[in-house]
Amino acid sequence: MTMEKQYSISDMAKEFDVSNRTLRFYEEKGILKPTRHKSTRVYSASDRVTLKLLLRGKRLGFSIQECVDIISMYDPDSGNLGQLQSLLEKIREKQMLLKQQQTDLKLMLLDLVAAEKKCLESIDDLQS
Amino acid sequence: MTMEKQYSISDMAKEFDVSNRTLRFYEEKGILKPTRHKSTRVYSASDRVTLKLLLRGKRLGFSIQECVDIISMYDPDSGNLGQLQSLLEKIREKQMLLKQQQTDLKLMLLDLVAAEKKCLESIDDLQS
DNA sequence: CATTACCTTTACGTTAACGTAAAGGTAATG
DNA sequence: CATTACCTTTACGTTAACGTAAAGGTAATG
Repeated sequence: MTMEKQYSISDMAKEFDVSNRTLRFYEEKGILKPTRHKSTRVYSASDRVTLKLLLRGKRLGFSIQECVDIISMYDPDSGNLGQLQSLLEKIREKQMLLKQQQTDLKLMLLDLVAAEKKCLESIDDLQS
Repeated sequence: MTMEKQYSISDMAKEFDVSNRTLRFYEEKGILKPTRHKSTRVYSASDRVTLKLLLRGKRLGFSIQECVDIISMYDPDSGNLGQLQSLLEKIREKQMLLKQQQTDLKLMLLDLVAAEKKCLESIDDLQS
Protein backbone atom coordinates (compact mmCIF):
# COMPACT_ATOMS: atom_id res chain seq x y z
CA MET A 1 0.00 0.00 0.00
CA THR A 2 1.64 3.21 -1.13
CA MET A 3 1.06 6.08 1.22
CA GLU A 4 0.58 9.48 -0.39
CA LYS A 5 2.43 12.26 1.28
CA GLN A 6 0.31 14.70 3.22
CA TYR A 7 0.79 18.39 3.70
CA SER A 8 -0.59 20.89 6.15
CA ILE A 9 -1.71 24.29 4.99
CA SER A 10 1.47 25.91 6.26
CA ASP A 11 3.62 23.27 4.58
CA MET A 12 1.98 24.07 1.28
CA ALA A 13 2.13 27.81 1.84
CA LYS A 14 5.84 27.73 2.54
CA GLU A 15 6.67 25.39 -0.30
CA PHE A 16 4.87 27.53 -2.87
CA ASP A 17 5.48 30.88 -1.26
CA VAL A 18 1.87 31.89 -0.89
CA SER A 19 -0.17 32.76 2.22
CA ASN A 20 -2.44 30.39 4.10
CA ARG A 21 -5.28 32.68 3.22
CA THR A 22 -4.50 32.23 -0.44
CA LEU A 23 -4.82 28.46 -0.12
CA ARG A 24 -8.15 28.82 1.68
CA PHE A 25 -9.25 31.25 -1.00
CA TYR A 26 -8.41 28.78 -3.75
CA GLU A 27 -10.45 26.19 -1.92
CA GLU A 28 -13.43 28.53 -1.68
CA LYS A 29 -13.14 28.88 -5.43
CA GLY A 30 -13.24 25.11 -5.79
CA ILE A 31 -9.75 24.81 -7.18
CA LEU A 32 -8.04 22.93 -4.36
CA LYS A 33 -9.91 20.18 -2.58
CA PRO A 34 -7.94 19.12 0.50
CA THR A 35 -9.41 16.40 2.70
CA ARG A 36 -9.94 17.03 6.39
CA HIS A 37 -8.37 15.52 9.44
CA LYS A 38 -10.61 16.63 12.26
CA SER A 39 -11.49 19.90 10.53
CA THR A 40 -7.90 20.73 9.64
CA ARG A 41 -6.95 20.67 5.97
CA VAL A 42 -4.81 17.89 4.53
CA TYR A 43 -3.36 18.48 1.09
CA SER A 44 -2.46 15.65 -1.29
CA ALA A 45 0.06 15.31 -4.08
CA SER A 46 -2.64 16.12 -6.62
CA ASP A 47 -3.36 19.38 -4.84
CA ARG A 48 0.30 20.20 -5.24
CA VAL A 49 0.17 19.58 -8.96
CA THR A 50 -2.91 21.73 -9.34
CA LEU A 51 -1.39 24.55 -7.34
CA LYS A 52 1.80 24.38 -9.34
CA LEU A 53 -0.06 24.69 -12.61
CA LEU A 54 -2.18 27.50 -11.22
CA LEU A 55 0.81 29.52 -10.09
CA ARG A 56 2.53 28.99 -13.41
CA GLY A 57 -0.53 30.42 -15.11
CA LYS A 58 -0.53 33.38 -12.77
CA ARG A 59 3.11 34.11 -13.50
CA LEU A 60 2.10 34.34 -17.14
CA GLY A 61 -0.51 36.93 -16.27
CA PHE A 62 -3.64 34.82 -16.46
CA SER A 63 -6.54 35.32 -14.10
CA ILE A 64 -7.41 32.49 -11.77
CA GLN A 65 -10.43 31.67 -13.88
CA GLU A 66 -8.31 31.48 -17.01
CA CYS A 67 -5.85 29.23 -15.20
CA VAL A 68 -8.65 26.93 -14.15
CA ASP A 69 -9.92 26.84 -17.72
CA ILE A 70 -6.48 25.96 -19.01
CA ILE A 71 -5.88 23.28 -16.39
CA SER A 72 -9.20 21.68 -17.24
CA MET A 73 -7.96 21.28 -20.80
CA TYR A 74 -5.22 18.92 -19.71
CA ASP A 75 -7.49 15.96 -19.06
CA PRO A 76 -10.55 15.53 -21.25
CA ASP A 77 -13.07 14.23 -18.73
CA SER A 78 -16.18 14.06 -20.86
CA GLY A 79 -16.35 11.84 -23.91
CA ASN A 80 -18.96 13.49 -26.11
CA LEU A 81 -17.68 14.16 -29.63
CA GLY A 82 -18.97 17.71 -29.87
CA GLN A 83 -17.44 18.57 -26.55
CA LEU A 84 -14.12 17.12 -27.63
CA GLN A 85 -14.13 19.18 -30.80
CA SER A 86 -14.90 22.42 -29.00
CA LEU A 87 -12.23 21.54 -26.46
CA LEU A 88 -9.76 21.03 -29.28
CA GLU A 89 -10.66 24.47 -30.59
CA LYS A 90 -10.13 26.10 -27.22
CA ILE A 91 -6.80 24.37 -26.82
CA ARG A 92 -5.63 25.70 -30.14
CA GLU A 93 -6.89 29.20 -29.33
CA LYS A 94 -4.84 29.23 -26.14
CA GLN A 95 -1.84 28.01 -28.06
CA MET A 96 -2.17 30.95 -30.44
CA LEU A 97 -2.52 33.36 -27.55
CA LEU A 98 0.59 31.96 -25.93
CA LYS A 99 2.54 32.32 -29.13
CA GLN A 100 1.53 35.96 -29.36
CA GLN A 101 2.70 36.33 -25.80
CA GLN A 102 5.95 34.65 -26.73
CA THR A 103 6.69 37.26 -29.38
CA ASP A 104 5.74 40.05 -26.97
CA LEU A 105 8.15 38.56 -24.50
CA LYS A 106 10.96 38.39 -27.00
CA LEU A 107 10.38 42.01 -28.02
CA MET A 108 10.49 43.18 -24.46
CA LEU A 109 13.65 41.22 -23.82
CA LEU A 110 15.26 42.80 -26.86
CA ASP A 111 14.28 46.23 -25.57
CA LEU A 112 15.76 45.42 -22.19
CA VAL A 113 19.00 44.23 -23.72
CA ALA A 114 19.19 47.48 -25.67
CA ALA A 115 18.46 49.39 -22.48
CA GLU A 116 21.23 47.50 -20.70
CA LYS A 117 23.64 48.41 -23.46
CA LYS A 118 22.69 52.09 -23.38
CA CYS A 119 23.00 52.07 -19.64
CA LEU A 120 26.47 50.54 -19.76
CA GLU A 121 27.56 53.11 -22.32
CA SER A 122 26.33 55.97 -20.17
CA ILE A 123 28.29 54.57 -17.26
CA ASP A 124 31.40 54.26 -19.43
CA ASP A 125 30.99 57.84 -20.62
CA LEU A 126 30.80 59.07 -17.05
CA GLN A 127 33.92 57.19 -16.05
CA SER A 128 36.11 58.44 -18.93
CA MET B 1 8.63 71.63 -41.14
CA THR B 2 7.53 68.07 -40.51
CA MET B 3 4.05 67.80 -39.16
CA GLU B 4 3.43 65.07 -36.58
CA LYS B 5 0.28 63.13 -37.07
CA GLN B 6 -2.47 63.84 -34.59
CA TYR B 7 -5.04 61.47 -33.17
CA SER B 8 -8.33 61.99 -31.42
CA ILE B 9 -9.20 59.89 -28.41
CA SER B 10 -11.50 57.67 -30.47
CA ASP B 11 -8.85 57.24 -33.15
CA MET B 12 -6.46 55.96 -30.54
CA ALA B 13 -9.08 53.81 -28.85
CA LYS B 14 -10.02 52.09 -32.08
CA GLU B 15 -6.45 51.59 -33.22
CA PHE B 16 -5.39 49.96 -29.98
CA ASP B 17 -8.70 48.32 -29.15
CA VAL B 18 -9.19 49.97 -25.79
CA SER B 19 -11.99 52.20 -24.50
CA ASN B 20 -11.91 55.98 -24.40
CA ARG B 21 -12.21 55.71 -20.64
CA THR B 22 -9.05 53.63 -20.56
CA LEU B 23 -7.12 56.36 -22.35
CA ARG B 24 -8.43 58.98 -19.94
CA PHE B 25 -7.51 56.69 -17.08
CA TYR B 26 -3.95 56.31 -18.33
CA GLU B 27 -3.76 60.08 -18.50
CA GLU B 28 -4.97 60.44 -14.92
CA LYS B 29 -2.15 58.09 -14.01
CA GLY B 30 0.31 60.35 -15.79
CA ILE B 31 1.23 57.80 -18.43
CA LEU B 32 -0.15 59.48 -21.53
CA LYS B 33 0.18 63.22 -21.91
CA PRO B 34 -1.91 64.36 -24.88
CA THR B 35 -1.97 68.06 -25.69
CA ARG B 36 -5.27 69.89 -25.90
CA HIS B 37 -7.04 71.53 -28.76
CA LYS B 38 -9.72 73.63 -27.11
CA SER B 39 -10.11 71.15 -24.23
CA THR B 40 -10.26 68.08 -26.46
CA ARG B 41 -7.36 65.67 -26.30
CA VAL B 42 -4.82 65.45 -29.11
CA TYR B 43 -2.52 62.45 -29.09
CA SER B 44 0.93 62.47 -30.68
CA ALA B 45 3.13 59.77 -32.15
CA SER B 46 5.02 59.50 -28.88
CA ASP B 47 1.77 58.79 -27.06
CA ARG B 48 1.23 55.96 -29.49
CA VAL B 49 4.64 54.49 -28.74
CA THR B 50 4.03 54.70 -25.01
CA LEU B 51 0.62 53.09 -25.30
CA LYS B 52 2.00 50.32 -27.46
CA LEU B 53 4.68 49.49 -24.92
CA LEU B 54 2.16 49.67 -22.10
CA LEU B 55 -0.23 47.25 -23.77
CA ARG B 56 2.58 44.87 -24.57
CA GLY B 57 3.46 44.83 -20.90
CA LYS B 58 -0.14 44.20 -19.96
CA ARG B 59 -0.36 41.25 -22.33
CA LEU B 60 2.58 39.79 -20.45
CA GLY B 61 0.67 40.11 -17.19
CA PHE B 62 2.38 43.14 -15.72
CA SER B 63 0.47 45.73 -13.74
CA ILE B 64 0.31 49.23 -15.11
CA GLN B 65 2.82 50.39 -12.53
CA GLU B 66 5.25 47.64 -13.53
CA CYS B 67 4.80 48.59 -17.18
CA VAL B 68 5.58 52.20 -16.38
CA ASP B 69 8.66 51.12 -14.47
CA ILE B 70 9.85 49.02 -17.38
CA ILE B 71 9.19 51.72 -19.96
CA SER B 72 11.16 54.19 -17.87
CA MET B 73 14.15 51.88 -18.15
CA TYR B 74 14.32 52.36 -21.89
CA ASP B 75 15.74 55.87 -21.76
CA PRO B 76 18.07 56.78 -18.92
CA ASP B 77 17.02 60.35 -18.20
CA SER B 78 19.22 61.10 -15.22
CA GLY B 79 22.99 61.04 -15.45
CA ASN B 80 24.11 60.33 -11.88
CA LEU B 81 26.45 57.34 -11.65
CA GLY B 82 24.74 55.71 -8.69
CA GLN B 83 21.37 56.03 -10.35
CA LEU B 84 22.75 54.48 -13.52
CA GLN B 85 24.13 51.53 -11.62
CA SER B 86 20.89 50.85 -9.78
CA LEU B 87 19.05 51.23 -13.06
CA LEU B 88 21.35 48.65 -14.59
CA GLU B 89 20.55 46.31 -11.73
CA LYS B 90 16.82 46.75 -12.18
CA ILE B 91 17.13 46.14 -15.90
CA ARG B 92 18.93 42.88 -15.29
CA GLU B 93 16.40 41.83 -12.66
CA LYS B 94 13.58 42.31 -15.13
CA GLN B 95 15.51 40.33 -17.70
CA MET B 96 15.78 37.44 -15.28
CA LEU B 97 12.10 37.63 -14.50
CA LEU B 98 11.25 37.58 -18.18
CA LYS B 99 13.43 34.56 -18.74
CA GLN B 100 11.62 32.72 -15.96
CA GLN B 101 8.40 33.68 -17.65
CA GLN B 102 9.77 32.39 -20.90
CA THR B 103 10.36 28.93 -19.47
CA ASP B 104 6.90 28.97 -17.87
CA LEU B 105 5.49 29.82 -21.24
CA LYS B 106 7.31 27.00 -22.96
CA LEU B 107 6.14 24.52 -20.33
CA MET B 108 2.55 25.59 -20.73
CA LEU B 109 2.82 25.34 -24.50
CA LEU B 110 4.20 21.83 -24.17
CA ASP B 111 1.30 20.90 -21.92
CA LEU B 112 -1.15 22.33 -24.42
CA VAL B 113 0.44 20.42 -27.27
CA ALA B 114 0.15 17.23 -25.21
CA ALA B 115 -3.47 18.11 -24.46
CA GLU B 116 -4.13 18.65 -28.15
CA LYS B 117 -2.68 15.25 -28.91
CA LYS B 118 -4.75 13.51 -26.24
CA CYS B 119 -7.81 15.29 -27.49
CA LEU B 120 -7.21 14.21 -31.06
CA GLU B 121 -6.73 10.63 -29.94
CA SER B 122 -9.98 10.66 -28.00
CA ILE B 123 -11.74 11.93 -31.09
CA ASP B 124 -10.15 9.20 -33.20
CA ASP B 125 -11.19 6.56 -30.68
CA LEU B 126 -14.77 7.75 -30.81
CA GLN B 127 -14.85 7.64 -34.57
CA SER B 128 -13.48 4.10 -34.94
C1' DC C 1 -2.50 23.73 33.87
C1' DA C 2 -0.88 27.98 31.59
C1' DT C 3 1.53 28.98 27.41
C1' DT C 4 2.68 28.29 22.70
C1' DA C 5 1.81 27.01 18.19
C1' DC C 6 -0.82 25.71 15.22
C1' DC C 7 -5.55 25.28 13.11
C1' DT C 8 -10.57 26.87 12.10
C1' DT C 9 -14.62 30.12 10.36
C1' DT C 10 -16.77 34.53 9.59
C1' DA C 11 -16.75 38.82 7.80
C1' DC C 12 -15.35 43.15 6.62
C1' DG C 13 -11.42 45.84 4.16
C1' DT C 14 -8.29 47.01 0.26
C1' DT C 15 -6.20 47.93 -4.35
C1' DA C 16 -6.05 47.89 -9.40
C1' DA C 17 -8.17 48.85 -13.51
C1' DC C 18 -11.25 50.34 -15.36
C1' DG C 19 -17.11 50.71 -16.40
C1' DT C 20 -20.99 53.54 -16.29
C1' DA C 21 -24.03 57.27 -15.68
C1' DA C 22 -25.05 62.15 -15.37
C1' DA C 23 -24.67 66.70 -16.98
C1' DG C 24 -22.99 69.66 -20.14
C1' DG C 25 -20.11 71.84 -24.31
C1' DT C 26 -19.10 72.28 -29.60
C1' DA C 27 -19.30 71.64 -34.55
C1' DA C 28 -21.39 70.06 -38.62
C1' DT C 29 -25.41 68.73 -41.04
C1' DG C 30 -30.07 68.60 -43.10
C1' DC D 1 -32.29 75.83 -35.65
C1' DA D 2 -32.99 71.01 -34.11
C1' DT D 3 -30.47 66.78 -34.45
C1' DT D 4 -26.36 64.08 -34.52
C1' DA D 5 -21.86 63.04 -33.30
C1' DC D 6 -18.43 63.82 -31.04
C1' DC D 7 -15.93 65.69 -26.88
C1' DT D 8 -15.47 67.03 -21.71
C1' DT D 9 -15.51 66.39 -16.27
C1' DT D 10 -17.19 64.47 -12.02
C1' DA D 11 -18.20 60.82 -9.35
C1' DC D 12 -19.90 56.67 -7.91
C1' DG D 13 -19.87 51.41 -9.04
C1' DT D 14 -17.72 46.85 -9.98
C1' DT D 15 -14.73 42.67 -10.01
C1' DA D 16 -10.64 39.96 -8.83
C1' DA D 17 -7.59 38.41 -5.51
C1' DC D 18 -6.60 38.28 -1.71
C1' DG D 19 -5.33 40.87 3.48
C1' DT D 20 -6.62 41.36 8.07
C1' DA D 21 -8.93 41.09 12.33
C1' DA D 22 -11.88 38.78 15.62
C1' DA D 23 -13.22 34.84 18.12
C1' DG D 24 -12.54 30.36 19.14
C1' DG D 25 -10.73 25.15 19.01
C1' DT D 26 -6.81 21.50 19.80
C1' DA D 27 -2.39 19.46 20.92
C1' DA D 28 2.04 19.54 22.85
C1' DT D 29 5.20 21.43 26.03
C1' DG D 30 7.48 23.13 30.28
